Amino acid sequence: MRQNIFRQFLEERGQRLTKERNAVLQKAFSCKGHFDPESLYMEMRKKGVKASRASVYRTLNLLYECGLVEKVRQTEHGTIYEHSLGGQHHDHMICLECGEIIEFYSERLEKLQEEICQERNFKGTNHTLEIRGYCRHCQTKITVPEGDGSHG
Amino acid sequence: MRQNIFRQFLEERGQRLTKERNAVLQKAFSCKGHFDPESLYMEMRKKGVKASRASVYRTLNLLYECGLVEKVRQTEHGTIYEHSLGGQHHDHMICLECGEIIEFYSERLEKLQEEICQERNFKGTNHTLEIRGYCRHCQTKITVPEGDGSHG
DNA sequence: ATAAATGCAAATCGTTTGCAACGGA
DNA sequence: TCCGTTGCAAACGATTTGCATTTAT
Repeated sequence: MRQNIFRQFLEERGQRLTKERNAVLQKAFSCKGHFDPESLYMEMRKKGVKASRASVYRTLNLLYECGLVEKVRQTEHGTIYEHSLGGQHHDHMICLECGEIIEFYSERLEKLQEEICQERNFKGTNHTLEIRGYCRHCQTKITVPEGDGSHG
Repeated sequence: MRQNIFRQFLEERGQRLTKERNAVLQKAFSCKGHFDPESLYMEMRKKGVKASRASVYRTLNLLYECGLVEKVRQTEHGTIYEHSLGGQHHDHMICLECGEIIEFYSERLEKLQEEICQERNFKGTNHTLEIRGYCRHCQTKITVPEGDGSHG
């Protein structure tokens, strides 16, 4: 269970699993998909869970260090996280029109990346793939700027 | 030539290719690999090229908008760019030990991504793949810290 | 002449940090 | 009790922006 993972991680470093840290942990794992520190903090406030913004940031860093959360991507407006337990590794498609983030997973893709790493003598531990473009809904909405029909 | 691309882009928007903008353009393209706004600015200063930090940022944004530079990745310490002309599209491997960034390109990978997009009805326009791990040099150096069995 | 661009410094904004008060082992 | 932790607010650092001045066209 993640609490134990976190607790053990902290103990190894002589740190404690406080209620604030636990609250952040729970909240982070309650998120279905992605989240950012600020909304996490705000939601905690809304629900009356006491933890300062500073503690949220501090705890998120700890969770990141022990691998319980991942940084999905860093935008100009901050870091987006997601928790990394139970959920299979996956990559993302991001719609440039509506901002939707679509998660996907491809075994072939994973395999291919391993091959590529081997070929280059690189020991890959993890990766992030972000495909930008237009989701099925927005493709139709778009008034294609320049003629299409066939694309390379 | 990139100057013309930039000039035309600007003209279409009723903007001008000033010497400051041109200086940033030249400097950006003089960079072999990646660069960040601050170092670009500092190097320009060092060489006596007059352009304020603000102009560097403003111009970089313009260059980004017209596709002459790409954002390679956003770190906690800022945005890393690279110019995108002449150079084929490529992805990156990042060594967690020494920080080296290795560029690579795989036709198979590109193809596979297209397939994945088609399968999901997503119209991909571009992507970023970042494989993190250890480069050939650092693999050997690593004294596996507390390497215990499980890793994600 | 006119509209755009510049430089500067102040403003933003996400995130971190110093410090005094606090609290669990 | 002893440290680690918290919350606050100030500090930070990258980037943006308001504005008066400068500069192309």
